Amino acid sequence: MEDPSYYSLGFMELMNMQDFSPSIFDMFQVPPVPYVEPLIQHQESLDVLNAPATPNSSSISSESIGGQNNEEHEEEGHNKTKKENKLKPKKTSQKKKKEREPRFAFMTKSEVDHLEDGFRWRKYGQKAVKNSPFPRSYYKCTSPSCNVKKRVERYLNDTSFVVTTYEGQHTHPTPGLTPRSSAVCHEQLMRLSAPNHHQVPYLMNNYSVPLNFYSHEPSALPMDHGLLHDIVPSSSIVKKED
DNA sequence: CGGGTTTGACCCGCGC
DNA sequence: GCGCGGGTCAAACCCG
Repeated sequence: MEDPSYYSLGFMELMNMQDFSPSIFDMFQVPPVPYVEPLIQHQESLDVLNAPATPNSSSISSESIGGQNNEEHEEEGHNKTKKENKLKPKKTSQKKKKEREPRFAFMTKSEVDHLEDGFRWRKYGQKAVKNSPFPRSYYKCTSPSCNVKKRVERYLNDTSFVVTTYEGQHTHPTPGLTPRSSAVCHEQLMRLSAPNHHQVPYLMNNYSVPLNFYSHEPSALPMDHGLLHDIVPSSSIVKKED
């Protein structure tokens, strides 16, 4: 069932791989998250995992981590009749452009849509994607205090790739790990100058390609080859198509 | 029975 | 203002 392409480099195995460091990003021949930087800024401290509210985080909107809304929101909600409450005026005053949380997208060659990444996710929605026969799935981290979400969809130009977009930061270690091992893993990933989404690379493998989620274009395209070592550096990719 | 998934309705932002 | 598309909610359903 599981797709060997990603399963072969599953999360748990990465845990045991002492040297996945030169891995993925080196193969891209590009910085880990060149396109994400402007949005998420650098938070090289692991502290952000537990204390996301930094002065510099103003531009990255940490509202989710501390509580996406200052109001109810938590599913514990006192919604009596959802039908009625559905009309709740979410936030009428604070119309701010609803800053998005830092996001990180990448694509992975896999037959299965939902890739194991060490975290537990609950699917909360699925929508048909325009111009695509494949639906987009929405997941939330099941950890109570964690507001991380992720979207999973098929890459239009090559449906053998799954596009995974993470939004937010986990406020907890991966359930499948001991705090210690996960911390070690975090540290290694940081040394990779990995994206602040420490959890992301867990499931990135030889078939993974970081995406520029602003344009929904791959930072590095699989092109016809599909293999990463054949991937063109993102720096040479200005526009995928005209 | 509890937790996860499905699915239709609703909300909201954006472009026309 | 309206329609469309993306995102979310939550009841119903499913499954271990």
